[in-house]
Parts: sequence; C-alpha cells; structure tokens
Amino acid sequence: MPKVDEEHKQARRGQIVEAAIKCFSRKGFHPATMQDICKEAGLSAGAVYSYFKSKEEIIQVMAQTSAEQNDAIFASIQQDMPVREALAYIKDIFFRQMLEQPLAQECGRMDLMLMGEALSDPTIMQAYQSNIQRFVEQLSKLIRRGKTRGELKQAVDEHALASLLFATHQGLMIQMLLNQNVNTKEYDKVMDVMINSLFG
Amino acid sequence: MPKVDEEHKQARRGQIVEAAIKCFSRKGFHPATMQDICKEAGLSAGAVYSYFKSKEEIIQVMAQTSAEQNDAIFASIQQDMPVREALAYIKDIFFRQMLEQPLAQECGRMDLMLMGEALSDPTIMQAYQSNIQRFVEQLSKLIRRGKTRGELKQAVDEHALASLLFATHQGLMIQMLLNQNVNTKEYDKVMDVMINSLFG
Amino acid sequence: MPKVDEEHKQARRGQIVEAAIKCFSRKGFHPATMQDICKEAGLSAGAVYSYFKSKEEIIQVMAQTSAEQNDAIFASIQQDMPVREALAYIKDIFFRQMLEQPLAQECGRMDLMLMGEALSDPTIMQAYQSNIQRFVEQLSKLIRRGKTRGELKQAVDEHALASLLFATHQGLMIQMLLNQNVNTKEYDKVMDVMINSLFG
Amino acid sequence: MPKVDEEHKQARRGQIVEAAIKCFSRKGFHPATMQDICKEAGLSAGAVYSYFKSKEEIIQVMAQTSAEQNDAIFASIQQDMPVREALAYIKDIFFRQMLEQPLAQECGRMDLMLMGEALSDPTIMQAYQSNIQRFVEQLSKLIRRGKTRGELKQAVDEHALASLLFATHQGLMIQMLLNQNVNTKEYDKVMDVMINSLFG
DNA sequence: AATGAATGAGTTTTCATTCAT
DNA sequence: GATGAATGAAAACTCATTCAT
Repeated sequence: MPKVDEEHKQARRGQIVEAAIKCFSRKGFHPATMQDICKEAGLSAGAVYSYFKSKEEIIQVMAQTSAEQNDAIFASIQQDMPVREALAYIKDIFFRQMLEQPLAQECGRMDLMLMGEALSDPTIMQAYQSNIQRFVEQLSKLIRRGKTRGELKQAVDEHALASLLFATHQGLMIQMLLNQNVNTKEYDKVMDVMINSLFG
Repeated sequence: MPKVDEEHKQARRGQIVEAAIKCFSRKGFHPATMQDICKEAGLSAGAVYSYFKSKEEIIQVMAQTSAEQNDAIFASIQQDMPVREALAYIKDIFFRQMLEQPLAQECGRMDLMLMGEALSDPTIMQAYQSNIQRFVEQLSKLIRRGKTRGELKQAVDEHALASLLFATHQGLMIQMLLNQNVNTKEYDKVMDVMINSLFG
Repeated sequence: MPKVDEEHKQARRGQIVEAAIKCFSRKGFHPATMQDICKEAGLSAGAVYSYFKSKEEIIQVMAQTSAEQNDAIFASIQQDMPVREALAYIKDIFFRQMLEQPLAQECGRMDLMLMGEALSDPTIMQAYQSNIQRFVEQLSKLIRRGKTRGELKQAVDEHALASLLFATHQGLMIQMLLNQNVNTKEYDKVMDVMINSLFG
Repeated sequence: MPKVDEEHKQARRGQIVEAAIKCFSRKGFHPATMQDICKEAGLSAGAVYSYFKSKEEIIQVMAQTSAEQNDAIFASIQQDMPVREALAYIKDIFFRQMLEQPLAQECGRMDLMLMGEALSDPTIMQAYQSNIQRFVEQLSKLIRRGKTRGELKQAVDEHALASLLFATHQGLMIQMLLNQNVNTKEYDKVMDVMINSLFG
C-alpha cells in the first residue's frame, strides 16, 4: 500500500516543516540548529534527515510553500468579480491573514527572512522571483480586465500598478512585523483612498 | 592627541564597515566570515577586533547607519517646500539612490537582510523600529503641514498615509532587489497618479 | 526440518556475502554502508541483521572465505605430482584465476583490503596469519617432497622458498590490481626462469 | 621573512603527518578520527585544519611520501654499480629498512593500507600507479644496463623481471607485517639463489 | 521471518575570538 | 597598535543497529 506510506511521509514532512517554521521564526535560519528543529518536531536527527536531505532543502520548501499560499489567494477570486471588489478582497485577505491565521505571524516572518536569504541564495532567489512574477501577472490580468470593462482609468500601466500594489502589501507586512502597534484600520482607509483614486 | 586618534579610529571603523557591507551583501550575515571581512578590509583579525568587539557589533552598526541615511533625506528637505514637491523629491531620491549611488545596491541589500535579522535580534529590531518611526513621523509632519496649508485632502490620516508611503517605498525597493528588469519609469507614473489622488 | 532451515540460512548468508563483496570492492569496507549491502542483496536491514550480527562479522567471514579458497588450490594437487609440475600448476591457477574467474577481481580486491584491515583488527589478522601459514606450510611440504625425491637443490630452505613464492604471487596479484596493463605472459616466462633455477 | 614561516609551516605539517601515521597505523584510516590525530599531534582541530584542508589530504600526502621514499632508494644507487651489486643493495635496503628505521613498521603498514585504499580512491590509485611505474622503470633500466654489459642472461624481459622483483619485495614486506616471526636470513639466502639464477 | 522507520552517538569540519609575539 | 596562529565549542550530517509492526 504505497498510499499509506506516501501519506505518512507527507505527514512527517509537514510535521518537520512546521517545527522548522517555529525554530526559524524564533532564531533565524542560520542560528536555528537542526537539533532545535529535531527537538521541536519530536524526532531524531536521523529521522529528520530521512525526510529532508539537508537544512537547505527545508528552507527551500519554505520558499515554495510561501509561493503556493500566494497562488491560493488568486485561486479564490471569482473570474467575474468587479476589479474594485477583487482588490478590496485581496487587501482584506492580507490584513486578515496577518491578524487571524494561527501561523500567519510565523509565515510572514519566514517571508521576510526568505527575501533576505534570496539575495545570496540563487535557489531561493529563483523561487521568489517566480513567486512575485506569478502574483504580479495575475494582478495585472485582473487590472487589464478592469480597464477593458471600463472600470479603471486607462492611463495607468497595469503591470506597474500591479507591482506597486504588491509592493505596498509587502511593505505593510514588513511594517506590521517590525512594529507591534500598527493601526490596521487607518491603513485600510488610506488604501481605499488610493485604490479609489484609480477608478473613475 | 585624542582627536587624531579618534579620527583614525573612525576611519578604520568606516573601512571595516565598508568591507563588511561588501561581504555581507555577497554572502549574507551568517555565511560571511570574519576572515572574509578581514581580507576585504586588508586588516588582520586582531586589528578588526580592536575596533569592534564582535561580528554582532558590526551588524548593529549597519542598522544604525541605515537609519542615519534615512534621516539625511529629511534633513535635505527645505521646511517651506510644498508637500507635493517634497513627496516627489523623496520619491526621486529613492529611485535615484537605487540606480545611481555606488554602494546603493549593497545598502539596499543590507536593509532587507537587516530587517530579516531584526526578527530575531532585539538590538537590531529596536534600531529598525526607531528608524521606521522617525522616518514615518517626519513624513507625518510633512503631510500635516500640507493639510494645514490646505494642500492635501483633510480626510486622510497623516500617520497612516506616511506609513503607507514608506511601506510602498520599501516594497518597491525589495522588488528592485529581487527583480532585475523593473521598469522604473512606469512606477514613477503610477506613484504620481496615487500621490496626485491625495491632493485636491 | 533443521536441514532445510540450515540450507536456507547458508544460502541467505552466501547471498549477503556476495552482495557485500561487490559493495566493499566498489567503495571499501568503511565507506560501504550496510544500506548499500542491503540494497545490493535485495534484503531489508532487519533481514541482513538476522543472518549476521554486525558489519564486522561479514568482513570476518570474508577473511575466512579467502583462506578456504587457498586451501582448495592445494586440495586439487595430486600427491604424487612432480614438484616442478605442481609449482607450474599453482602458478597457472593464480594467473588464470585473476583473469578468468567471474568474481576473481573482486576477491583479489577483498584480499588486499583485508590485509590492510588485518593490521588493526586482531580477528582478521589471526585469520590471515593462519591463512598464510597453512598455505606456506603446504607449499613447504611440497618442496620438501621434491628435495627428498632429489628433484630440487638441497641448499634451499624449504620454508623460506615457500614464503618467497607466496610473497611473489601476492605481490604480482597486487600489481595486477593496481595496474591494468600488466603483461601476464612475460611474468610467466620470468617465473619459469626463477623456478627452473631452483632445480638441478 | 617568509622563510621562517615556510619552515614553521613545513615543521607543523611534518608533525601532523607523523601523528597521523601513528594513529592510522594503530586504527586504520577510517576508524582513526581527526580528534585522535589532533591529540597525538598536540594541536587543536582548528590548527590541524589550517595545515591540511581535510583528512583525505593527509592520507594523500602519505601516498606521496611513500613514493618519495622509493625514489630515494634509486637516487642512492651509483650509476656504474654492477647490477648484481645494485640488486643486492636494493634488497638490503628493503630488509634493513623494515628492521631498523624507527617509523619503518608504521610506514610499511601505511603502504599496505594505502594500496587497499587505492582500490576505491582514484587519487591514491594514481599516486600508487605512478609510484610503482617509476620504481619498476628505474629497475628496468638497471637490468637493461646489466644486459648490455653482458652481466645478465639475454632471455629475460627486463620489464617483467623488474615487476617480479618489485612484487617479491612487496609480498615479503606484507608477510613481515602480517607475521612477526619471519626469518629474514633465510629469505636472504633464497633471494640470492633466485637473483644468481638470472646471471651467467 | 521480514520490514524499514527511527535512533542517537559519533564524525568531520568551521569559524568567532583570543593572545603571545 | 598590529599580527595571524591557535583555540575549541558547536554545527551539519551519517550510519550501524534496533524493534514495533
């Protein structure tokens, strides 16, 4: 029954990744040791190494997971949603994720750390670039649709706008990670002003 | 002659920090070794350790330096400059810095890496928080001045807007670091649209 | 049915030893892992460990096997064979074995590796010493018989000659293992000259 | 003064190699740990690793050292020495080295172990092959000279004879390593009989 | 009897830091 | 002040062996 084995394997990998997220989030990628991760996962070193061939691989899996979460956001947008609503929806998800999801804090921290790591690790860099590109492309399409339907001003370059919106979200995420007392509601308002400025 | 000594000391510290920036930028904080830094600075290990008591201290100095650079931007804004111009000026500085200053790439990379590091290093975290806060406060003041003068819409919360603008700048910086082929001009346009939307 | 069990057990042990020979020959005793051997033998770790109590034991069995092969050479010599013929026969077997037997290369490699191992493993050392001693003693007997029959010069110490012949064979085996382009025929001639010199 | 440094470096390397020989000789290449070698050399791990980049490199240096010792034997033979004397001289050196030189036992053990290692380590293999080839070539030249001068029988192939003599020496060395109670004098006699048989 | 996941002690190697010169 | 050889604790990773299923 390979299915059972496969399930078991995936479960263990998940267990290890979750432990790694906690450790990395607490200490950073390099200071967190494999021993830390093993202890957190409740497994021996040998066991962990039979599911991941190196510490690096665990970190790389994190980059992929982060990408997949971004993709999931778009998968949940209905194709015929008005652009204004879709943008609001995306914005909401970002804010809500940050505040409500159990591992959201940790995942956000992973994201920031991974971006720093990407600068000197080509594999992570590549994962991140395609991550950003995919997201921005999806967002571009959404905006183009809006322009076609006459919902948005024609003057704006859709790719630039998409990049800018993404950048703003990322920047806010960073501010929230670095600053506990952020007033989310006020952001919300300003974002609305900006988004609205793009529409008729 | 304490002054000469002091000058000499600062010169050496600067030399070491510059070498460290290059090494950290290439390899990351943890993978870059003190030996790398010593070699890059053309100094012996003992010499480096007589100017900095640890690797950590060098990294912390970097966080402070980054903060000071932000402060310098505001110092160069004339107090009676119209807000719209001041915002455009800040935006320009960001873009120009990224493209023109010799160590700008490296400093941007440091910034991103430092933010990741801040998550698990309280000293860097503190440096970064006050860095952000000072910048956002200054920006807030600028915006408030604009509102007082009637240049800006009254509805916008100045602190939230300042945070948002800062976040956007940071997000764009990250995108430029992670993505070679960014079209700066298009960003410029979109930023203008957004900034303009805040004014009457 | 103990006999069937015993047969089965011996078959499995043989299967494992053969797999081990291949692995050890490829990688060396220490670098070859039990996993390598298990995979090569098509058995699980648990199975292998139910036939051998440790990796060491497998290696020790190899030392014994090697000894038994030497004994087999003598068993095939007819007691009344003239010494000159017997020596030629032994020489031929050595050369032929090296060139024709399927696992000969591997066994030769095992032999060389085992001798190195013997230096720091008393059990293997003992196996090897008795291996050499038995062979040299048999060879001595053969030579003594020759001297008694008047076939050989009387001056030669039979034990020393036996050791020397054995040493030469071993040395040639090593050269063949370490050097691909060995001219077997020329060796043959020189050996003949030397052997002949011992006879009237 | 680079010379002082270079001397110091060579001294340390020698110190480490000597310690390694003792450890490897006692336990074998793989079971002997770097810690063993460090302790034996009276140095810290870091110090040892600043003179050799890996355990492997230490082992490889051993293979080279062994080769150089062989070369040294030939360097000490005078070019116009009669072949019979030269062969006797080489034989004597082998026997004397084994019995008298302080680290001879250890070096012999290294040699045997290195040959086993060569089978699965291409770098050592290459070192050993060129080692053997150089020695056999020198010996060949010596024999050819003897043939030219009419000292030796013409029938014998000089390369084959050289290989055979080398093989015999190696085989004897092995027997001496594996067997404490070897009667060197008797070997001597038999070797003489064999060598004499090659001459008129 | 067989499996193979899990163990964890043990290995090589690195690198921040020190200190005799 | 400067040097750079030396330190040694700590890290990533391996692998012989066990044992629940």
